[in-house]
Amino acid sequence: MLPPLKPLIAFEAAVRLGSFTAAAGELHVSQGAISRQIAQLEGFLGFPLFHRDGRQILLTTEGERYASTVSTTLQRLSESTNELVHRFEKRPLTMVTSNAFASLCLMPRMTEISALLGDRELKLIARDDIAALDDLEYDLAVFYCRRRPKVPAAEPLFAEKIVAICSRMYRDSFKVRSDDELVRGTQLWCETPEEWIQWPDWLDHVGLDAAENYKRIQINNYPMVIQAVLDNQGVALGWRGMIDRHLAEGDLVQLTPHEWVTGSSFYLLKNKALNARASAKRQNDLNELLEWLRRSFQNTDS
Amino acid sequence: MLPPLKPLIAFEAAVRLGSFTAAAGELHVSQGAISRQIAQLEGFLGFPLFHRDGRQILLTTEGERYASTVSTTLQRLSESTNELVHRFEKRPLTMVTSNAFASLCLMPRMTEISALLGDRELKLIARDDIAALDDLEYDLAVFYCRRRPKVPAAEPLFAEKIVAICSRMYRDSFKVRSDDELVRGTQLWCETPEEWIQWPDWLDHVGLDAAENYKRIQINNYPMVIQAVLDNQGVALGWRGMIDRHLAEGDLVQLTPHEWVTGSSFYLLKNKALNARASAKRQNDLNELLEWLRRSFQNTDS
DNA sequence: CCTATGCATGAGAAAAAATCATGGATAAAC
DNA sequence: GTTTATCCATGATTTTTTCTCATGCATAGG
Repeated sequence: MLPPLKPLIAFEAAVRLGSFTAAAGELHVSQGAISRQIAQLEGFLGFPLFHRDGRQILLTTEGERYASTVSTTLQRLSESTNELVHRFEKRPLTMVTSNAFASLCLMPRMTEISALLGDRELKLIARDDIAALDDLEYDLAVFYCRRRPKVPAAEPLFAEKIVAICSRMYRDSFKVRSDDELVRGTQLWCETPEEWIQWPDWLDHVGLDAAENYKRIQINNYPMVIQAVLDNQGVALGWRGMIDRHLAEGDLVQLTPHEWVTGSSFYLLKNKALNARASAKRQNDLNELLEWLRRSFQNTDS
Repeated sequence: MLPPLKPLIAFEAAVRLGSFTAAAGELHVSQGAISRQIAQLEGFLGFPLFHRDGRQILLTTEGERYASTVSTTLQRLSESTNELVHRFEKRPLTMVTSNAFASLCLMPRMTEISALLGDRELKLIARDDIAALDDLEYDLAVFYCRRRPKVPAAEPLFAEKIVAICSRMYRDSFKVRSDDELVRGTQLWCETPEEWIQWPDWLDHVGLDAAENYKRIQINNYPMVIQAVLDNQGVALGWRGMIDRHLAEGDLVQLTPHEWVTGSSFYLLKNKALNARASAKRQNDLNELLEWLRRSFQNTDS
């Protein structure tokens, strides 16, 4: 037993303003439109809402009752809607990235990101299991993918390029006769549930012998591996893009010229569904973040 | 901050039934219509209400919240509307008539009217001041009008025809030599705030002498005048239509063949505004009452 | 692996709503 | 008391919205 809903808006306005013409003005439609909507509503209800007395309108008894119902209803609906929209609008931009990317790429630049987004809050979720990515929880995600993800809104952020790295001090204190001898120092391995390319794969691909006589330290978390490298614990595989900042600042050095470009990439995954209908402001903030990511990490070659 | 309202109905149904297709079925529209309405609503809100997972839909967190709001709102609106419509629908058919018509024409036939209307209640308001007729209080009115009322929904019920009457017993006990002598018996006059045609007017128009030597009794209410006539108190002016029943039953007799057709009428006033949009059942009841009135009182000539 | 089911979507059809112009009716102003 | 201005109703027409149909894509289940 639902009445036609659009006329309710006209009715509410007409009651509040005491005139069809005024209601028409407020709703930016013609006077005739209001007249017809009210008539439609009355037609459905089966009784007149207004007593038309020539030039003025007056609520009937039933109209009075209904006006209060309608007004309250629309008010509540409006408030609920508004609150929900507002809440969503203010919801932080949520990024899900691998622990490595979060720790090595984002954390050092948090000040920059923060300045970029201004009032907009940012929520960062670091997690290595890409499969656990829930469509509803994130706006953006950055993950290493062996193949291009089927998701249409995925773009490569930077290619996977793997080099051997150690700290400057480690290299300097290491008496070497050749590059390939160097990688026979203490090898830092990253071992996590996800598959990582390991030293043997790398040595094989760049054409170095996979030596036997090395010391090995396993760490289950790539950021900690880097920590260990910085701490002069040995040599490790370095993913370009992840470690560029350390290379640029001279904390870490590339041991050899060898670089394995695997053909895989780190991908930027945009959650289109979640933001397709967001407000312009939110879309804009999101785009700025996207642009910043591209600016900061794309074309990190050579 | 009101959302587009029609999609709310689709949304509520989709949530309740867990499927756009099912909602489409319930609302008798195509599946695509529901899909578009939901999309429109999401577009307005700025966030997705459902999580589309291939073949099934799942409410998002925001969708869940909104669904509860919308459901409650529509429920309340529906109930209020339903209650009001129901109340109006059951409202008694209201007739406003002059005291004379109510007392002399309607009251004696109440059993008949009651049977005619069945469940539908009747409200009868007897009042002589036609100017006090409020558009909102009546469905039908019957009033004597000197001129045809300007109201379009007015039809003549019966013409004003005035004769002289008395009780059979009064006539029989009165030794008369001629008709015009008879009307010189005790004259019963009706004197009310409204203007009534009085004995001198009538005598003048039918061509009888206005005699001086009569006894006069004034009563401020026409039904009471008739009561007095029945009680053998004298002669009175009788309005055809009002007194036909008494004439037919022989309680009263027409004293002389003289009849003054004034050209004025009793009119049936239909409150079109109040019932134009009423339910078919109510309209039907109203029409039956109208028809009954016409059947019973129209063409009451000769 | 194939079929059945469910949602999205482009193009076109159908329906609804708005507009314009006009009329009637009233209140206010001269 | 006539005139003027204001307000609502309404017929005809145009504009806008909405729906439908057909199809595509993705998934679940046999």
